[in-house]
Amino acid sequence: MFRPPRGTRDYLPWEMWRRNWVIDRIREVFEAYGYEPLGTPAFESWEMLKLKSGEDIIREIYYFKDKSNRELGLRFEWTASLCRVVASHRELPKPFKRYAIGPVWRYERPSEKRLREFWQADVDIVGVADPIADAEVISVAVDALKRLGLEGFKVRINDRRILEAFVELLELPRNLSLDIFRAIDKLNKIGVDGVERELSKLGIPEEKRGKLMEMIDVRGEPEERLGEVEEILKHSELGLRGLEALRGVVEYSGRFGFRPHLLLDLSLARGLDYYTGPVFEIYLGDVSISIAAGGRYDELIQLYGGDPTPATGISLGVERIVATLQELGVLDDLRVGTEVFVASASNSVRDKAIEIAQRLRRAGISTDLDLMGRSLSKQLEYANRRGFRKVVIVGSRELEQGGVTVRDMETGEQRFIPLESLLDHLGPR
RNA sequence: GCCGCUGUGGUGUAACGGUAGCACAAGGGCCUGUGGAGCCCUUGGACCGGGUUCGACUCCCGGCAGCGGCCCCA
Repeated sequence: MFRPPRGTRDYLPWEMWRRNWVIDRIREVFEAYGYEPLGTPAFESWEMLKLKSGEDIIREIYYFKDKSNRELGLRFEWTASLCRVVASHRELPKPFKRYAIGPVWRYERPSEKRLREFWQADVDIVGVADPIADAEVISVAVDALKRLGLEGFKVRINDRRILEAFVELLELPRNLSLDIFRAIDKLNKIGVDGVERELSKLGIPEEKRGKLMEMIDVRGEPEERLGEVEEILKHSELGLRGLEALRGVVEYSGRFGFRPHLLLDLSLARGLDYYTGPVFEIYLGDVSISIAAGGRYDELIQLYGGDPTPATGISLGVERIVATLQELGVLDDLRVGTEVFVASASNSVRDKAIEIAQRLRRAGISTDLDLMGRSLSKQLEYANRRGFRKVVIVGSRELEQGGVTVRDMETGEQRFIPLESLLDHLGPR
């Protein structure tokens, strides 16, 4: 028997209905905020994909050659393709707000919360340097999660420039800053001692390690904590700019309405190399697994050959969100699946059953009918197991009176319905 | 990519170096005009390849896949 390749999986209908429901809600929120869909290919040129990435990411890109020996790779997130499009379509009005929802691929070790093929739902704003854009993309993500019925999540924020300022102030080697950031980023996962160990592996002397740990160990209500940070950063222009951006995000968060979810965390770094300003990450409970993350990348579009253009964005991890919703039971009562089942009481009325099913279908009512020639009790058993809410029983007795029996599968209640009012009775969804 | 643990019908499991059993699911019957229960029948299995052995699902090796850790990340 064949199995899906490593790190991929099948989604059977019961799960796919729920998944699609989640994706539809996310898309609704994206569109409610005025983001527009943009379509880009699943595979891009290898050159383009690796342009902005460090070694670690490049290693995780699915790479292949086509029959003409072109070097290609599967997209591992949405940002590269967006930058390519923006760089080559200067006519796009600014701000350019686009969304994209679909699979991305990463060659890494799979586990339950990490697949090699997974969906990202991504929004980005291109052309706005002000933190209002960062605040808005956070707000979209927050509202999408709320729309799905999630509540107790937190949005951790930081600014890359603050971390860079720390490196600067402590006179740590600049070429190590990404490695240092990654080490810092693990604080929540491996603790202070763990991070210190990582830093010492990088050759950071003990005294500086201690100072750095102190600097990044700021976590909590943004308003309260930002003051403390200013004191540390007062001699760093870069750091102060980061601080100002964060202040902006915090301020706008009140207006956008996600202030209660906001948490300043100076140990948040995010792995991706290209962030230049605010970075953010949304998680729920388990701190090591984020369900959404993003940040500002003001230098990326020019890297792809476009005009220098500020940009910021956020990605939601669809599988992780679905898994979370399932764990919380949010999806249990979801009404999904086909609405109506048309059952035939006998073979002689089958043609009539087809006719009725077609009428319902053309009226937009999702309708199934018996294709197996089963007995009525088998049809009802089937309809019950499949979760149909209404069964239309077509039988010669009712047809003689010009109608059918409609059975409510939840209550068991049955009513005779004249054919001409069947559509009204079942109604559109 | 590295290290560790695991791999029995579709799913969940049992026993055993010598005939692979159970439950659920699926299809059917009891029941050709009424579902959720019950009883009965049917279909269907040792991840793959090699080795040890009279004999391997069982032991050994390799691959593949899953899980956990590292790395990285939604």
